[in-house]
Amino acid sequence: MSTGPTILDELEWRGLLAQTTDDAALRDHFASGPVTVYCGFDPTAPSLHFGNLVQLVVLRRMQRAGHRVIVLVGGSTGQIGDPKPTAERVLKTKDQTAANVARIKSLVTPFLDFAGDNAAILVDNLDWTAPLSALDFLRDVGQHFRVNQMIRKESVAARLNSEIGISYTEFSYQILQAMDFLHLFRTLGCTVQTGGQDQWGNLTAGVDLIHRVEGRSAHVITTPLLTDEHGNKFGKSEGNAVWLSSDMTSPYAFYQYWINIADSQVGRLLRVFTDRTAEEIEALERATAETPHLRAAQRVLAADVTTLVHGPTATEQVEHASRVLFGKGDPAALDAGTLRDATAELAGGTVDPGSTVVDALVATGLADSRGAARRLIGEGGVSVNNVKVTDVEHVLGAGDFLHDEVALVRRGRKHLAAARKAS
RNA sequence: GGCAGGUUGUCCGAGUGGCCAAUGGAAGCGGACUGUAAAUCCGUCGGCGUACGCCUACGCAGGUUCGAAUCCUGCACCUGCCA
Repeated sequence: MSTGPTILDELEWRGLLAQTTDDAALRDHFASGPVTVYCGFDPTAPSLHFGNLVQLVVLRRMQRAGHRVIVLVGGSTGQIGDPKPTAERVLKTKDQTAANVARIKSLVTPFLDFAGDNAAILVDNLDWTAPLSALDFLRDVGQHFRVNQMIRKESVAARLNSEIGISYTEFSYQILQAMDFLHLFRTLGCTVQTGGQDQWGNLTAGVDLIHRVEGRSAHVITTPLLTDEHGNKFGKSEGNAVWLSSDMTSPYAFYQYWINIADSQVGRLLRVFTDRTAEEIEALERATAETPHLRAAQRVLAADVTTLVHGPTATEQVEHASRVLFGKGDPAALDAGTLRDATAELAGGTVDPGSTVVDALVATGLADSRGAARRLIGEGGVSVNNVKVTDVEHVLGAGDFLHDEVALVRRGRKHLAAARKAS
């Protein structure tokens, strides 16, 4: 048995360990040699989000520690959907699910090494679920599940006790996921499944199935649900999810999300998401305490995570844009090239010369409606090229379009957009 | 299949014929203070119009009425109990 720090120790100090099926057994298991681990991602959306990112970094750390990782994309489970506490899911069409599967596969790829002698494996559970007939499912799989136990799972129990109830479809979800674990156990020797804490019931369903059918033990590791000091889940920006796909959340918006993380939370997130050492992170935490206005920790966090998801080139671009746009200088002083680069990432819209600021706010998406735009101006929350606008009727003149191209429209302190002059 | 209850704005949740674009809370958004942070205080929070105003909205479709989120009918969905 090895004595050095294991992957479990690392997950622990990084705050990525919520619960395991059996701590001691799991430690022995990991110490005994490379382990095969899997985590599933359901294609319920066209992209992955913050919560999935947590799982991806767990797999990444696993692989780096020398273990074999399997990424499962839920072509079948995604057609069902795990029971959400608040509502029955609206089922996606099979086409939608298939399209999402394709997108998610490509999103996952950069996080892991799919080549070499410890290559990660990508599987789709539709491959072994689709051929199964309903009758075989009920006879061969269903017989191993006790409804008494199934209804005690928290996700199911919560729904049974609510007035929403639960459909048979979602009730069955845990069986599908258990089948996945069993299948991977049999075909690839997979013995560990990871997932979010809220997935505990679904994950352990697989452990139970393996035990019952194969008489062997398998393990589950869950990560804590990351919430901020108010108990809100991370990964929401303006009520919208922070996605990993650049066409759903631009790299600029992604970077901005991380740079705005509260001081009290930045250390935790550095541990979870970056490869920084404990010493580096502690130094950054000291920096936050001593010189908070420099936001050193947030800058590192934003840069590291953006690089992880979008690559170093994108990070350089959004860092540069952020420096320019949030700098104190007069944007009119910027040269045309710098300005163009900086605004390229921003939300934008085109406006005709002679349009009002209200038009520009709506066109750029900074305001949802003209009424909202007017209200914002009335509240003193709008500026053009860093000059506050007080007149609702203010017309964008030729001088407002820097280099005859673009006007920098700002809502509040940190929401910027580029109003490009229509030609 | 029967009976009972429910479906309100982003969410929770009031509202039982006019004073309702709809009480209240939360979230969101803006301002002040700051550091693109937190806390706090203030403001705001369906759409169009500068505005008297108009339009859309209280599950869906009809109806009664001068007038309906509020009453009636049908439908859909949800919950519970019974078969």
